[in-house]
Amino acid sequence: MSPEEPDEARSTRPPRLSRQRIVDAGLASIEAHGVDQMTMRSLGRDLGVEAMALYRYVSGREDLLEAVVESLLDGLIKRVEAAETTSWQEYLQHVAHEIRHMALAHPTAFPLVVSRHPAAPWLRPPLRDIAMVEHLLATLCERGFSDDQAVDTYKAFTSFLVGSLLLEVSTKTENVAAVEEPMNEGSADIPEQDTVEDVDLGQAPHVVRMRDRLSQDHSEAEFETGLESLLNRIENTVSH
Amino acid sequence: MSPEEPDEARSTRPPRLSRQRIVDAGLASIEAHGVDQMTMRSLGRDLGVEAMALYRYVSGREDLLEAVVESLLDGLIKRVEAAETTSWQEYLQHVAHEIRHMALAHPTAFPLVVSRHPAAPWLRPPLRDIAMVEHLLATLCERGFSDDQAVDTYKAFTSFLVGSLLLEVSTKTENVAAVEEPMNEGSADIPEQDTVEDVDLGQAPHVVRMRDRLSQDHSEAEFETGLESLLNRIENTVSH
DNA sequence: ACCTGAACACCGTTCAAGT
DNA sequence: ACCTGAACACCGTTCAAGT
Repeated sequence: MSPEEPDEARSTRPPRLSRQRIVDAGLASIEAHGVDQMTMRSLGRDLGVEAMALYRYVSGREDLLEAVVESLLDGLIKRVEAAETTSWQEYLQHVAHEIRHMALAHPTAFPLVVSRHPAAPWLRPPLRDIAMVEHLLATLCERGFSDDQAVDTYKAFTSFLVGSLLLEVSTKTENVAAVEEPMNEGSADIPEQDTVEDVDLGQAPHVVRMRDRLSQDHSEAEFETGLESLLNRIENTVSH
Repeated sequence: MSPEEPDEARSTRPPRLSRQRIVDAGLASIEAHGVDQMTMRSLGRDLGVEAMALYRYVSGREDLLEAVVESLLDGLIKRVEAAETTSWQEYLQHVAHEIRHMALAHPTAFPLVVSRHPAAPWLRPPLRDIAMVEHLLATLCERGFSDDQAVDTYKAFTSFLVGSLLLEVSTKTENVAAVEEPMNEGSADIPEQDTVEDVDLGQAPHVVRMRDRLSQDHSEAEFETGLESLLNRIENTVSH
């Protein structure tokens, strides 16, 4: 915190614009207020600059969102390599946990990783960059997978990750950009109904009885169980 | 096609506005040009009316999108009941196939079913309305599931559907609203590179070798395999 | 070199006014 | 009752102009 620092750490007037700073601010804004609220103009405001200045570093809003998605996958390969896993099971488990960690750290941005079209049609979210796919396929082949088995595993693995994690983060964000309830212009003698809770629930005794259970969060255990089941299934096809 | 018809089937000037007609036109527009292009103003144009007229029938764009999602699940319960399945395996299989059919019929709209926040936090896409969840839980309990087992099955089943179908329709839409490639202002002596194909691919020998395999579509078989595996897994926990 | 001001072509939405 | 015109407060994006 020496005053000699080129006002790098000053919060009043940030140092200078750069693609990295814009992407970081974009991600922060998304997590704070939701994707829709992350606007070129609001992002400019966050960075103490007019919106038009951003176009020196990103070619548009779409490019920025793409860069945010890429930044979420940044460093994944390095961390996976550092783990030095010895079996393919251990390898896939490590990748799965890394991705889950990322998703939980950025629950609002994670759906972008899934829903934005990857660069090539054969890339599957959330493992949607070539380097990561290469690493995964190479590792599986090293461990004795045939090409077909490696590709099938890539597809099943990505489907599992998307299904588990998208629904898990969905319960965790719930509504980052709060939605106002619009008044329904119905007759005034019907009393307010807070949400769905009282509306259809009379016709749904099982839902009522299991509502607590439905709300309970066992997502970690479910993730682990599903992952093990997937690995077992792969194991059976690979040693048939 | 008798001229006595109250110009119901005329294409030149459609009969009258109604919520149903708006929702149908909205879905059609989404499938034709993508969600972003489905704008209140363009939808008015499609219906031969000013955008402001729509607000008599939908409270806003969000309400319209919500109604489109609901319309996609319409009739699902009735069709499932009509099938009169005898085992819970057959039941879940039938539901799964119905949902897959819907997803493939509306590949551009299906991501909305997944990504929009359901009415209650314990509802999980794509089985996101109470009546459907009630039906599923009731059926499983009839077949001998405990409450816990029914809820666990609901969660695993929805995760499976989301993961499989979201990635399947993703490969099938690819870019409904075509994205223009922005010129990169780099030096002119570097020749054009069509897409990712040539960029990083030098460093990715496994990807190159398996590229055809990665592009091949076996989604139906993968869906069936994954579904059977899931049912087996449930079967094991239910008869432990 | 880096940022700004002004402008353009869009949005969603409200509301008084028309028929 | 049903739709329209005009208006408001926003967007993303371009481009000449400032420093």
